[in-house]
Amino acid sequence: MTKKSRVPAGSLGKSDANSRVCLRGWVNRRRDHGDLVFIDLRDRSGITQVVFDAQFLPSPELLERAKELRSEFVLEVEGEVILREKEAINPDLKTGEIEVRATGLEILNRAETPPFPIEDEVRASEDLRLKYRYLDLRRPEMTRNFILRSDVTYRVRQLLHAEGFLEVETPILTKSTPEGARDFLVPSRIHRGKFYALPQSPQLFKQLLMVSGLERYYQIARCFRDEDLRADRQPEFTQIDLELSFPDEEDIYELIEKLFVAVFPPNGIPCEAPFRRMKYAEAMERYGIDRPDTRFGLELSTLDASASPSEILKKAQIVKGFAVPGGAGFARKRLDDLEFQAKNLGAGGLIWIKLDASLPGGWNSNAKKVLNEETIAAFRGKLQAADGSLLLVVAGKEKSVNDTLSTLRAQIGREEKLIPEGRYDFLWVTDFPLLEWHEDDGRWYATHHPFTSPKPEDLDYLETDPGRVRARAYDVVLNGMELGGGSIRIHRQDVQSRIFSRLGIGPEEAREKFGFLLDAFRYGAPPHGGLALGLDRMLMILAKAGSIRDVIAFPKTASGTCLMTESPGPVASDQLTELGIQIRPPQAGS
RNA sequence: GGGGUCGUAGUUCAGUUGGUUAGAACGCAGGCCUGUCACGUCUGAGGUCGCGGGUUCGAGUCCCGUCGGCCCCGCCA
Repeated sequence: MTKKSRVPAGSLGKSDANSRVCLRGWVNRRRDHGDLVFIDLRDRSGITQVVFDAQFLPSPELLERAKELRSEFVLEVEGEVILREKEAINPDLKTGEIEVRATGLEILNRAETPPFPIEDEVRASEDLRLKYRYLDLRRPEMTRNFILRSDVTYRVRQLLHAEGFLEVETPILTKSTPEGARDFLVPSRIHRGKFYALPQSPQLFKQLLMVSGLERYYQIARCFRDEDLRADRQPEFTQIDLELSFPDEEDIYELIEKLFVAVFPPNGIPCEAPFRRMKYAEAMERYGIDRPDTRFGLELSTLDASASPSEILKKAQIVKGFAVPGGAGFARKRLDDLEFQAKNLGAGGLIWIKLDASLPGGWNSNAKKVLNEETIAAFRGKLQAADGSLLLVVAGKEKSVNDTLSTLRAQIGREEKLIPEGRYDFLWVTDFPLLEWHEDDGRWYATHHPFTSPKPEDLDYLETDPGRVRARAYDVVLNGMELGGGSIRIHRQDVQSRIFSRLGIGPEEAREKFGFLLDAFRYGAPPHGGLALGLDRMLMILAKAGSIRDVIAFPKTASGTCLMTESPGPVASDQLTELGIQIRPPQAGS
């Protein structure tokens, strides 16, 4: 018996009329009219209506079998494609002009009633969807996300291959490194008491591949970070990771812009190169964040509070704010909520000022004591605020002021629907500081990572004024989301050692943790640099998904578990014994 | 670690001031139906109100604890 060749259900149309076809797929829905039974048959490509019509069936037994069909049964249907009568055409269905009149039916597998209906309009809660993920992925909108994901990685590989990049795999079992995120550890059986770490990124390996002379490397690389999750963060995620030898920043910008142009427009999102550029300092001043959403206004300004009657305001490290046009009409409850949030975000407080000509004095505020006419005038002038505006002002340390205002700005932008639909602002953020000071443990940390090259002209501030050293680092930002980042790396052993020492990593520790890298740099390391893109976040935007989970086939919950496999799970005690591991009960008070 | 929110039938939800037998829609099972496409129609089954404790004559409802989902802060070079 020869195998019948199968046709994708979603591909059928008028031009297939009168042809005999074989379909294989799932029962999406059944409509039983007695001697007439309709089945919507679904496969990856789409849906086609199959009709079992007593008038046309070769045997009555076939109708009996059609009546047995239930949701999600797996079928093979043979039949003839026929044009539907004009009145019977379904304009909502891609294949709605035709139907398949069945002449043969084989039930390949029966199915229990699924715990939730397989349809686009999600009615099931997310935990149920995650538990039965294989059913969730049957829903066409989810299937579509993975078709998209595959399309994107295909285009990326195609472009990078054409640009002379080699796809190279790097180890998943590797070495724990200081700095950065918490590592996932894997105990070694052979070397009792020692651990591998899963890579936070292939950073060091790709640099070593440059020393190897591969010149252009890329990888669609899984990365692991043992930190708490968010709507756009998973403990394992995928980066498009790349590195090249002898580049400058412009080479990287050009390459990534080319890559985005190859990926976004074919998937319906406009993307024009070259992208706008903004220096880190400007982004922080105008938006209070290093990944500004430039699709809407509400820009921040530093304000002059020198005329304030309040010492607190006058002595604050910085006073910044922004104006919400029309915001003078905000309800008191909403202002209280904003104030509550500001405090939760680490601000000492939030000053709101309503500019309303009909009020006595023309304004009102929750902080009249610290304000006077002169201060209001200064704020208002700087923010160019018209009557009817709401001013939101925060004073304090620069970091908390910026954190608070940038979050409030994003929130109000969303709530007031100031973000234009269909707009996509690609942006390079450049000139990051190389180092940042951490108050809690009183030391400098690498803003990007410890292998980022300082700007040569700033190198000598490294010892005298470390905060002033700028890095040859860049981020690519889309609509306020960091899609990726990278840098030109250090390729000289002496500069790398100076950075380590600035970070408080002494020669001994540097040798222990990164000896292989420092050794490699002694044998002719080319200048090199690269970038990594968050593939999942890119797909989130391309798929217009609300969560990173919708573009990852088998994601974890917010608490890092998998509801389908129930991982993480316990292991047998002899597995632990073999590894020399003993589980301690949680200590009281620890 | 902290804040917010949700948890009631297979699913999505409603459930008043604490009060009789916890409801609806969809789904499911059986019957009828030849042009449906969210088919229609008749009948029926289906509940550990997340879990544990407490208050009370009486708890889905109030209190305490706990578990789980989601969002945010911290964290994520």
